[in-house]
Amino acid sequence: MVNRNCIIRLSRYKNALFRLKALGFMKVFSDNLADAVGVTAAQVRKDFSLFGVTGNKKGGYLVDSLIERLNIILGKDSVNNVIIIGAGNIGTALMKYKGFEKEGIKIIACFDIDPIKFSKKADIPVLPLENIKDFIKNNEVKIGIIAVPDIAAQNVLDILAVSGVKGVLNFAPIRLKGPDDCIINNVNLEHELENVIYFVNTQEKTKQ
Amino acid sequence: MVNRNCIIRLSRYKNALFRLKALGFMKVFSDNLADAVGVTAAQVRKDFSLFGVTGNKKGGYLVDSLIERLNIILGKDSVNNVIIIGAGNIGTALMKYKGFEKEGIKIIACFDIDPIKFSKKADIPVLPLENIKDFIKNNEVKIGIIAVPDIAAQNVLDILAVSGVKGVLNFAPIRLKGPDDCIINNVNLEHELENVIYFVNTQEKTKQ
DNA sequence: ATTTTTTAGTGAAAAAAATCACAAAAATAC
DNA sequence: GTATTTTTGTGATTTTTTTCACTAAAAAAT
Repeated sequence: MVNRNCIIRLSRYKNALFRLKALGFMKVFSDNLADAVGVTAAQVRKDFSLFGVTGNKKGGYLVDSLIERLNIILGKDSVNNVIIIGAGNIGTALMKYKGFEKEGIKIIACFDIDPIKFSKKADIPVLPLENIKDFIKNNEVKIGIIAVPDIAAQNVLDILAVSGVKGVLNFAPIRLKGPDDCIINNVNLEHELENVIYFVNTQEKTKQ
Repeated sequence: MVNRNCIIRLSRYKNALFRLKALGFMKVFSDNLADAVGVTAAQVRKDFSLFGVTGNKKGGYLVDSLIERLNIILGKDSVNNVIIIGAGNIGTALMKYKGFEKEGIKIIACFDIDPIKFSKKADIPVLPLENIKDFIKNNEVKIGIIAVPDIAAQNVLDILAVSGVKGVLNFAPIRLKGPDDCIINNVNLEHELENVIYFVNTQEKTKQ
């Protein structure tokens, strides 16, 4: 089983490839990618070799086919319907966020408990949470984004897991416990910022 | 120099400690924390030992003093003034987000180029980007959050770095290059979600 | 007072991840 | 046609991170 960090790097390579393609590159070498992503060339090649992704000696990798290959590995060749739970600050921002669409990730609905938030006719409808179970089953939703307050998050996860969701991106600042076959990734904005603060402070101290 | 993951774990321990405290715990054992955070008890103790954080044999750790200790390590004992650049979806959500305040992180201003976004009298003012350099210097801002489109991000980073910002949390989906004494942490929402998708797909395949 | 139990702290060991370094292949140069 | 250059692919090595396992201390029980 491959490492989370390795998969994140694959996403980054893909990202870099799109930019290199936009710049007119038809082929790239491992050190171009390494440079674009901030890793070593050996790391790039090692990552690729784990998935049997091959290039051409002295010829590097063809940008288009490498993108295609990475998309298949990352599961982007099929449609990924995603729902958001929580139409607060974060949930709303994610609904409006254009980045997902660009990457072929489709947010198909949002759910909330507050009737004021409902907008059933919108492009991405905001629906009552009580309908979520049926919605997940009818639409075969496999991925959910939890953007509710921490106090509600575990309950939401339980509903998602029971309804058949297999992967969750959790923005609530709390560790959620779900069944083994449901992957949970956490994005904790406080911790990310705290991390920056720590390293800034540490650097300042060591300088003196 | 300690590891980024280790520091993230410290943040998680602190987080868990607050919750345990709210539940009435006065002291905790390494395995309580381990359980709350999803690591092993040995990992907890090892992390602490790296920073000289000690408890009591058979007595565990006192919740209050452990929180205090972690806050000092994480640099939360002094004020952390932070600015956001970009008053779009993400930037606005972050401005409204209550999580930072709870953690003693103060968002003191936001900057944008679009005059429609300006609101100089608001609680967290949205100011013209052209004023950012002076603002950073006058307020001794050390930390910034980049929430502008990828195309503008490198330019914003350059301005921040020149003005004296030492740490950046970057939401733009692009790798930024800054001076060595400026720490850059990236939050790439697409990649986080892509990661979930990958592991969901992988799990489904291995089951068959 | 002594024994038992529990849990921290930490070197040693194991596992995981990253880097090195080099053979082999392909393109180019001569 | 041969030599040279460049770059991949990967086994071996190194480094990093995590886990193990045991000592020692403190509390509780006898």
